[in-house]
Amino acid sequence: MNQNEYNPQEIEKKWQQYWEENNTYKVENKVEGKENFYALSEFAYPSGNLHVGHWYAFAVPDIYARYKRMSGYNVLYPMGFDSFGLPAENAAIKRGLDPRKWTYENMDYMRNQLRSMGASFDWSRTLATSDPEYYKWTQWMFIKFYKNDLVYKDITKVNWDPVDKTILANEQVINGRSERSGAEVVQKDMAQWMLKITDFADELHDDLENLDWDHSIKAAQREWIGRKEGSLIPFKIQESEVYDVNTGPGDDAFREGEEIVDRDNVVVIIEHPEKDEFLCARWKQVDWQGFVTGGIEDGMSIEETALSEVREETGYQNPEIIKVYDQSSHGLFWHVVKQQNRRANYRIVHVKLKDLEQVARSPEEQAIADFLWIPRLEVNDFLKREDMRYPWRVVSANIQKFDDVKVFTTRADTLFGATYLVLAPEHDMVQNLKSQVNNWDEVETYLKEVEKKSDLDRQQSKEKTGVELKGIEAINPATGKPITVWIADYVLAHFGTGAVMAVPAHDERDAEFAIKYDLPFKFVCLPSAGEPGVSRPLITSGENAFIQSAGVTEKKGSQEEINAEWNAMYDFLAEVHDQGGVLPEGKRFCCTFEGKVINGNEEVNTKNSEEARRIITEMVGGEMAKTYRLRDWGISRQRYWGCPIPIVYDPEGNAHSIPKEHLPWVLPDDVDFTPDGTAPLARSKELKERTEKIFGVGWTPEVDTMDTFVDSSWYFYRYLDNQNDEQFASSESLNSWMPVNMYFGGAEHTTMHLLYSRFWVKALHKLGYVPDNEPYKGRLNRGLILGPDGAKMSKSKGNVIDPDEVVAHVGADTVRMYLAFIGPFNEPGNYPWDPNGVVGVRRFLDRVWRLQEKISDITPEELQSDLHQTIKKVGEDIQRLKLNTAISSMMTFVNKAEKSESISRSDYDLLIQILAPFAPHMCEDLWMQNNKSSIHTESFPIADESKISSNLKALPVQINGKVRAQIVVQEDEDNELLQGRVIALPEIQKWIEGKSIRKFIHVPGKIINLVVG
RNA sequence: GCUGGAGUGGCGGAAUUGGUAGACGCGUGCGACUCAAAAUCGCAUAUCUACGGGUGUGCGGGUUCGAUUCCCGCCUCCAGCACCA
Repeated sequence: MNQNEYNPQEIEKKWQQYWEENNTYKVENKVEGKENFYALSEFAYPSGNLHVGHWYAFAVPDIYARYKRMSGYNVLYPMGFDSFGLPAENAAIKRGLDPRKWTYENMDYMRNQLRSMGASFDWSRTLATSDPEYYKWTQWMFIKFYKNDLVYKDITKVNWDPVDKTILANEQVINGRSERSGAEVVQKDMAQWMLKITDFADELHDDLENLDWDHSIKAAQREWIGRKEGSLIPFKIQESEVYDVNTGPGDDAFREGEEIVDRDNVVVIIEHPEKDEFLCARWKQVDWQGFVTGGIEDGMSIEETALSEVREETGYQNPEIIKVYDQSSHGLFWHVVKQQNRRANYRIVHVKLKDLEQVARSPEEQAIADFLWIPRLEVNDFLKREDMRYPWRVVSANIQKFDDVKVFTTRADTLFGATYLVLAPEHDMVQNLKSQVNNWDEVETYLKEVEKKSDLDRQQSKEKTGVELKGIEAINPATGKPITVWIADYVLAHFGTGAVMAVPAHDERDAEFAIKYDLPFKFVCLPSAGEPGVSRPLITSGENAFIQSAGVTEKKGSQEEINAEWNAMYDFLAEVHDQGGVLPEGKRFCCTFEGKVINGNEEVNTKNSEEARRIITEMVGGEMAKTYRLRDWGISRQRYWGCPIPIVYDPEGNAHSIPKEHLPWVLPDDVDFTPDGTAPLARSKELKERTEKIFGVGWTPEVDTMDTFVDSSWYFYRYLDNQNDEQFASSESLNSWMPVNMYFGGAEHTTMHLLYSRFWVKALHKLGYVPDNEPYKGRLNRGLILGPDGAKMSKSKGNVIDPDEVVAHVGADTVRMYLAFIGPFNEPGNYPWDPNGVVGVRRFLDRVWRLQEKISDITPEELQSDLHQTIKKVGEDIQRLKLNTAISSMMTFVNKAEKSESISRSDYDLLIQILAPFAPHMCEDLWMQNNKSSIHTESFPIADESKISSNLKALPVQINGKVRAQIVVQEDEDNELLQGRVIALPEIQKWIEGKSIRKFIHVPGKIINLVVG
């Protein structure tokens, strides 16, 4: 009998020392007859103090590692430090310390704290990313990537953190703010080193499939990569047909040095009353072709001038003004008759004839000009003819050929409904078109406005703005019809091709924009969502309603109301159909559902959306394509405490990687690292001298350091072979350990570290340096430990739990176990710390300790059965990381054991063996009272099924699914006999009296149910 | 809006393939020990009840002898993405 009290403060230190002295947790790369198992927890940043989160991150997975070790695996569970990074520098600035000193002192301190967890780390394999022996290999890998075209330097828009004064990766920007400092991120053009993570976008997306990760983590990564499958559609760009001006060459070419006379004119574009045709003139006397024109006389309005010119010159009597364009077209030319330079400002007036009433023209007038109707599409060609002799003709030398604008769309099936084209303000084409845009001032103003907006502004104000590029038009490749071209900042430069085809009738954003700027809607896809059986309301109400996609529409309403709305829409669509789907004034339909194509052409009408996408894409010479949200990884940081980028520049400014013999390219010491937005390394005299000494006069070093996510992208390799000077890890060690079997970490790294390191491994694999294509076979995101008040622990809220204090009070074993008990470790929830709960776990350990008093020769049969059931359950639960239920089943067993007369020594030993992964110190102490070697080198007990008594079992008896009685059933009891016994039960009799038994259901070991009626 | 996940006592949570809903722990109540308190131990603890029983796992339906679990429709919360074409 051991009368000692359980005293964790004493025994924990004792056994921690013992394990260290005996190298209990030292791991070899290979052990005969054992399979390797690599369990990894995301390593720590040396912030200087261990908090509850660290315990949750390291001590709880240690339970799993210990279980695996006891289950016969050769388990590696290493620990190291992610020791480069901003906090060191910020602390250094604040307190006037050297970041190196601060970091390394913190690591020393934290190593001791980590020891207090009683975790089974093999400290001989530790690492720190700020050690030159480590970052030598970070640099080596960077250079390998550089030489293999996976790294490039580029001037791009970067996310600039004005507080930490450095660039941030996209992944480090959350809702427009810095993930670290919380500062609003601004966009800035800067040169930075980029890693081509996008080269691996497909692999990063597809290979998730085979990983044994939680569904939600995979989903989040896929979302982040943002692969979209759709089509690339080419749109031809041309000058608009109605107002081009001539600047020469030719008789009428502008003459330098001559006086310029200004003149205001109208150009009248006369539209046919029924057909899509325009009236062009062939002026016989002066031998030129064009539109009807005329000078604006004093006192005449533009409209009056235009109408009178039409009547006089063409004889058509009933023109009406459709539109007077804001912008005049203007050109400089030599007026051949008047012998002067003219600056003609032409106001373009669009006139439509109400009918074809035409007064007879006199023979004189007939002799001046012929008028002919020309289809809209040919107007421009007509005006371009060589024999044109007037300013607004297009001279061939002056025709600018534009590249097609490629548009990415997932809805190529709606191409027939594309009524305008929108470019991102940053799109290259915008600048290329400059000379052809008539309203460049307006465009430029808009571009400046957009540039001023931060990402946050863009996100906050969703009000759509844009400017038409006047004088430019695109051709819808499906219809062949011209459409207007706009720039708008709702189109993002970095997604797809930075250009969209706008289909207001089938895209909400386009609809919003089209309403604001009065652009046409054309309905080309009948949603199948309205077909019988799939009922979802689409239409709000009323014939002029703007119908948004179903998600936005009020969904309340009876089926009748919904049907009525659908019918209204179909009726309306029939009407619209006659007009080729073009919605009349005031009718605004927008439906984003897929369905069947209408108003297209014979090839695609009635085809479903998916099929139509293929057909239309092919028809217009487009191609099926994928696009991604993921962008390349910018790793340059303008800070001191990081891994130097191993690049030097020759006197011409060309970049060269540093040869291997000069690695590690060490971080200089002589640096004032106060951040001012420029890289601190630029201020190092030593670095400058070193560079010149090695490479020659005029050579300069790269002065940015790397994002710390680079350091952590490969650290799991270094644990395998941390003393190796020749390689980052030997291939023997890589082969024996990789990939990581189970990786424990925080959910916040799902789209950062986890994605970066997957990329890193894929890149190394591609270059042949590692055997694996993926670093982590298993992954578990842990939850969050909240303060006792249910809020996130923070100093300001005063709800921070100091684990050192709790350990001093109840012991490390209790803290480990409490954290495992607090909630299911395999579900990343938020679990509030309950100080009373800790005490409850400590009570359990006290009881296990006191249970020694019951040790004698025998264990009662029933208790032994319970024990083996518990052994089975604990093993199963640890394997699926449901540590909370593993613990609760041990508690249940101990509760029973306490009520029992006795427990045998060997059965008590089984109990402490299954408890050992959870409470390693206490179990070691109890074990070593009777043994010579550590309990942690023992095997995890295997349940003895023969000892689990199951031949007698109380089963619930239900009547019509409701429990009414219990009955003890023999394992092999005959069903007929059993039925007789059940019916005979008095509690059952009263329920079946006067009723007949329709069915007798016996699920062995589970339930008996009588169906009566 | 899209994607993924979750809704169970006063609280954290359990119920592994459809089979006694609420294990285990906390809290609470009562009791034992104590002069007393703490600690410890024991008993009780979903809810209503005319004490027969009824009701209950976000809501409304369905399948089934039987549903927290499966199906349909909805609501709420959490996380990721979001003017992403």
